[in-house]
Amino acid sequence: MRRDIFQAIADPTRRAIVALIALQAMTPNAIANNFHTTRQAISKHLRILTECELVKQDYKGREIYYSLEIQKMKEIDKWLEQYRKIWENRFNELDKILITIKRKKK
Amino acid sequence: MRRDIFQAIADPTRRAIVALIALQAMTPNAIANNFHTTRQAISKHLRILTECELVKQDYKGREIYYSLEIQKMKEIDKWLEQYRKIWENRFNELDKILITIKRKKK
DNA sequence: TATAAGTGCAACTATTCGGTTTCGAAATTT
DNA sequence: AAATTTCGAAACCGAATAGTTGCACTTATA
Repeated sequence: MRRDIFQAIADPTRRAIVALIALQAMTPNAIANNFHTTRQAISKHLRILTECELVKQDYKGREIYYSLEIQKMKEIDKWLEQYRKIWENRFNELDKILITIKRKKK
Repeated sequence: MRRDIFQAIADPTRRAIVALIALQAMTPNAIANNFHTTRQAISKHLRILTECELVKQDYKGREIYYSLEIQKMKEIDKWLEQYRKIWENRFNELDKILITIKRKKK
């Protein structure tokens, strides 16, 4: 069973769940109320998100509150870092060209 | 056919392809040489990457060079932005606590 | 204590996905 | 012109996935 964060966020429903619980913890029922699907389907998504540690559970009596493990999101940011360098370089090169054009106009 | 960038980078082989062609354009054969799979399988991945515009094609005779559309990567960065704000806030709050502890020590 | 509410888990189904094999088209080389 | 190279597309297969339904467990409430 392959469970990594990239696979977890590939599903649009899971991205919506992540956005929903980013700021406040929610129970599966409360989350499911925001979607046109069953609670069990949401439960499955929550399981996947929990398995890759993107989401954590807090037991309160018979309710389970799910909340985002924001630290895990940094992994995506870390992966993106290598590409950020590339697009920033391209931007700088474009910048140089624009400066050269400006100079020529003077 | 659902083709978005998040689904595109969900597959580890596709992430590897992206990393491979990030700095230099490559042909399908050249790319496939880096993996333990057939050229056709790589070709399928390239098709998915092309369909979601993460990769572009340049025809040179009978060869097709694939290269990364670095601009598209910014979409992930943009999506990540809302969460970056959250983890930076958490960090700042931690910072405040640390400063408070330091003051008490004095 | 009996009932209701909140939840996870297993079984099942339809669909999607990653991969291989086979084929044909287009460009290059001999 | 014939053979070779580079490549995409279609057909097919096994595995994974998202969803539904049904059920059992735990906790709260009447």
